[in-house]
Amino acid sequence: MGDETKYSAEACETHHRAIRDTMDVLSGKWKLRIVGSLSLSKKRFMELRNHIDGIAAKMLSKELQDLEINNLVNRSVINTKPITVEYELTAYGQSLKPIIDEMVIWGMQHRKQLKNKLT
Amino acid sequence: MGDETKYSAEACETHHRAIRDTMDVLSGKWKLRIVGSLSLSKKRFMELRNHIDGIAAKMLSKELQDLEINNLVNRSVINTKPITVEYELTAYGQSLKPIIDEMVIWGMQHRKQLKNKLT
DNA sequence: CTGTATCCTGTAAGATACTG
DNA sequence: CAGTATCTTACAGGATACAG
Repeated sequence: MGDETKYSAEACETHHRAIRDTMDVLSGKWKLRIVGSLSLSKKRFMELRNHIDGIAAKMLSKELQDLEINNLVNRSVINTKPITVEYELTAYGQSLKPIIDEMVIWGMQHRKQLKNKLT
Repeated sequence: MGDETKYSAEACETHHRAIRDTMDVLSGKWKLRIVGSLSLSKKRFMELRNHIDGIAAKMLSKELQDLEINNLVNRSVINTKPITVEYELTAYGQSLKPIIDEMVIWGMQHRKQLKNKLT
């Protein structure tokens, strides 16, 4: 076919695009943290705010909206005296669990690794 | 023992910290792309530049340095006529493969998902 | 070819204050 | 409690030119 195997295949491009797509959906400093938090249990806005160290209300709100748009997170308003809102992962959001899990695993062993280096 | 289970456990904090640690190491727009590219095969600077669409020399250089500092990537200078430099994942860098793989898998199915939605 | 040195800019994200 | 509205800023990242 003439071309000098500039790229080994379309497979390469697919590979790259997939990484990019995933990164786009999880872009920013907070989305993975939020998903990680919700993967442990559904939470109210305030709980998320407390649980995710350092996040501002504005950021949390915005990121949750992004996640909702992508159908990763479900938002439900509860009719308590002052209203309460609960966020939880959708089934689709839970499909991110393997990524989260691998990142948790890696992060933990990485920290261990660094500790050993300091010996 | 008096605390009202504000957090279910230290486990929560560990979980969060692990995600944060991993994100720190892979921070920025390009590192994961680079690691992803190198996970397929070792490459020269120019090859990476071509392979990773849109990256500027400065960014590539800087990100590769970061990755090298964290011992994820190995840099070796080859003595060709104009020198050539080869980058490859270290054994440690290859330990990121599961994360990459999960992201590739998710990204691919996500794209499929979106396509179906458009039907 | 493999970078480094500048310069420049958009935007992610922080701080603060306010509303239903 | 659950957000929104502004204002501000730092810094990641882009463009370009040049060096070993």
